[in-house]
Amino acid sequence: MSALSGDTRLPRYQRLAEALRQEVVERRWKPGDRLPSENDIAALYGVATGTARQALVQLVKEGLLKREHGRGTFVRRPNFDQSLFRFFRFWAKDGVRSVPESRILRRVMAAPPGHVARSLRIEDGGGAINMSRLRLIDGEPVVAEEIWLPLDLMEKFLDVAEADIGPLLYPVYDEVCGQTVARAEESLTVESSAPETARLLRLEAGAPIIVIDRLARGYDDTPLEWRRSRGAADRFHYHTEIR
Amino acid sequence: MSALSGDTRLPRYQRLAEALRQEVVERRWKPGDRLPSENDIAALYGVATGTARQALVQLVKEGLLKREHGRGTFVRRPNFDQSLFRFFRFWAKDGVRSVPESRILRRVMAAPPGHVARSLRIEDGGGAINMSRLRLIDGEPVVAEEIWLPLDLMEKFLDVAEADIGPLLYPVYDEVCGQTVARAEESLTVESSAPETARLLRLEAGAPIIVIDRLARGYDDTPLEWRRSRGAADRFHYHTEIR
DNA sequence: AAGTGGTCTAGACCACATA
DNA sequence: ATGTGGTCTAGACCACTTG
Repeated sequence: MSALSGDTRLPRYQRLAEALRQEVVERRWKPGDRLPSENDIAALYGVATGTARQALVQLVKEGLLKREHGRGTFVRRPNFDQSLFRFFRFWAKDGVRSVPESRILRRVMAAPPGHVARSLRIEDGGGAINMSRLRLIDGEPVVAEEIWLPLDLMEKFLDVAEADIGPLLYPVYDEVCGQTVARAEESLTVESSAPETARLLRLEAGAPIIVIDRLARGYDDTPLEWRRSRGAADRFHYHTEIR
Repeated sequence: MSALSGDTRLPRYQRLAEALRQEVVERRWKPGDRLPSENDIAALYGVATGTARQALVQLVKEGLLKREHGRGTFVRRPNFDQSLFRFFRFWAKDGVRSVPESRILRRVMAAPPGHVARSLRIEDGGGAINMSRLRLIDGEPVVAEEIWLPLDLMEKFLDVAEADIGPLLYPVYDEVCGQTVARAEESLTVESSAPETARLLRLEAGAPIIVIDRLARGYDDTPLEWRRSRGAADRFHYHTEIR
């Protein structure tokens, strides 16, 4: 039986949640792994099953775990259905969400601009990988992306053959660099398209463009990727419920 | 002791939640009212306190109730901090969110366009109130609004003196028409400004514009207001977290 | 001091998934 | 049949707010 660590003034279920969170952060439990059952966790940490349950439910709410009745509790594989991209109309074709084809236009080592360096916590003089990518559906360009990676964590990504890079980058980061993207922050703004972007996306210059900036982080909050994506605004439609 | 109604195959806490929800929908409990304590509710409906608690927690999660340690459980007053408007930069001035001044340009009875009539569930030939409103900060126009109300529920709104209509409409709907706005759906798109909108907002024609459509509903889901708002896109900035 | 919600226990029984 | 999570009980004690 492990002891619960941390501030003893905190509720047990919160201290237990923190202990379980650490198991994931420190990669002892990986995405897809099954956790011990409620009763086992309760016994292991010396709390009642109801208390263990409360901790598990909280971690589900946070998006770290997933529970399946009769099967068990699992470390959730982050997926990015919540990404603002899902609100581009072309993304969902015939009701089914499709991953667009992707074409890498550039992949080089480079010095990141100041705001990217700050976001990725790159020290002065620290290096980065810069990538330019175009995403297409039925051969038609729909999103242009500019991507920056911190060189120290992602260096091996430079060695990957282009043929081995599919339309999804995060599984590659995971397999090649051992870095799991656990969450991200996104922000959305609108601009009038610059000539170069307009050419890439085959729009007239000045057409409204949605700009989505994303900072992806690991389980321990380490910044792993900075990405700026641009798409035609007339194909964007966001819907939400408020109370 | 009341009996729990509804499908007996459903869990008790869900049937209890539904019963409590009805108390709010049917206006026996109004926003701001305090509910009986956990123990009283448990005794009233013949369940264990833990079960009553589970129902209450669910209703808090849904946004219907609010609990305060040591004080009690209350019917929440809906507020619209989650509105997409909050992502217009001018909305928050010096960190404090301000309600902009508002100027009503038009308020008349009119036949609603088809999509508005459908949203507001107005029958063929049913009437509506149409309003045009401009919202300003420091005398500068920032958002132009087009508003439609169903005549049968909101007729009395036509009689209110313009001086008695402040910058917030929902309290007026509540006091004058007895209709409480409990929630809303919003959707966001982008367009190039038409000449008339550009003139109202003092922009050059064709400048990118954020369009937010909102459908506001009562506790029983009755549509109460349809609203389309337009603001300059260069002042819009949306931020979100994804997992 | 009394009343409220928040935490916690030590179980029982049920519904679901899997071998 | 076994093991999992989901529901439920009947309390106890604690932390917070208010009269």
